[in-house]
Amino acid sequence: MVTKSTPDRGDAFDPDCPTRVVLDRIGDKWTVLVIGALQDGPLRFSVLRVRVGGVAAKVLTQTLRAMERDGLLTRTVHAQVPPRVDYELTDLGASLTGPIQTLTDWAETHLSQILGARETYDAALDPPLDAR
Amino acid sequence: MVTKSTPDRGDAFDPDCPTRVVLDRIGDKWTVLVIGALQDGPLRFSVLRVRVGGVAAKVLTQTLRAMERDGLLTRTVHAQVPPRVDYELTDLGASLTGPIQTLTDWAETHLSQILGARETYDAALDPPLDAR
DNA sequence: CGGCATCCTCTGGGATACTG
DNA sequence: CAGTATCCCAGAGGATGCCG
Repeated sequence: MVTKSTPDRGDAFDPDCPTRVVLDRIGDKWTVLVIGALQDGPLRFSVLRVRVGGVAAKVLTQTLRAMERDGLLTRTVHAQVPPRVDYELTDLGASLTGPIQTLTDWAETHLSQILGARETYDAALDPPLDAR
Repeated sequence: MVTKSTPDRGDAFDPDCPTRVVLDRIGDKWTVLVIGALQDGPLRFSVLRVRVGGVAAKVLTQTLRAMERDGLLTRTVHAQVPPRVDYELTDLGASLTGPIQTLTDWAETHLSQILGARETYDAALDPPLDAR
């Protein structure tokens, strides 16, 4: 391994930092959605695609591969005439639902404050000249 | 306002969705770092810049503006000869430290599993031909 | 010192078409 | 049906330079 730089107080300029690793994953557009879709059990690719919303197949594949690589879900290929691939959360993946839920709860609870703040902020800028 | 589409079960194809709003914010490269840096009290721009790590001034400004707009922090300009601008978390911003901490804790706890999964996954692909 | 303007690069996300 | 290969675009992130 390369020389581990200063882990500091646990922050994230360093891609090796745990925070960074997780943040990169949940920061992307689809991972959280996929976890949500798989919470109730395994789903095959096509069903997942619909459940998640209009994701391009390529992008969904990318997302699933990354999650599989990180051990968040398993990919099971069934040797059938029409190929069938099932995706299922691992225990690790399922354990992420907790923290995500915490975040979601915060989001729902404070959304009005955020949107309110935006309106106030924007209102102070939109009419920069007079009209006040 | 535009017609509010189906809020569904609280998910995020819709930019209006609370989850999306928050996820977009914490997903970006610096917001979480800024919150961490400001946890112990207000800091002026230049100090913040150093604390956070090698962020480009432009990018830090962008991040701070977005956070200010969302009501996560306040921006105070002191009318001095050498300009001095202080940034401080609002109660709303401070309340985000909780959920973030939850995520950070999860990250630190499960990092080894993730990295282990990656090694296993990559090892199965790197030598695609023989050598096994 | 803080921050805006400009320019540039890199990559996440996506549409399309083709293969096993 | 699942996945790959191409091509493409927009935007985040960043380097540099100038201004109040």
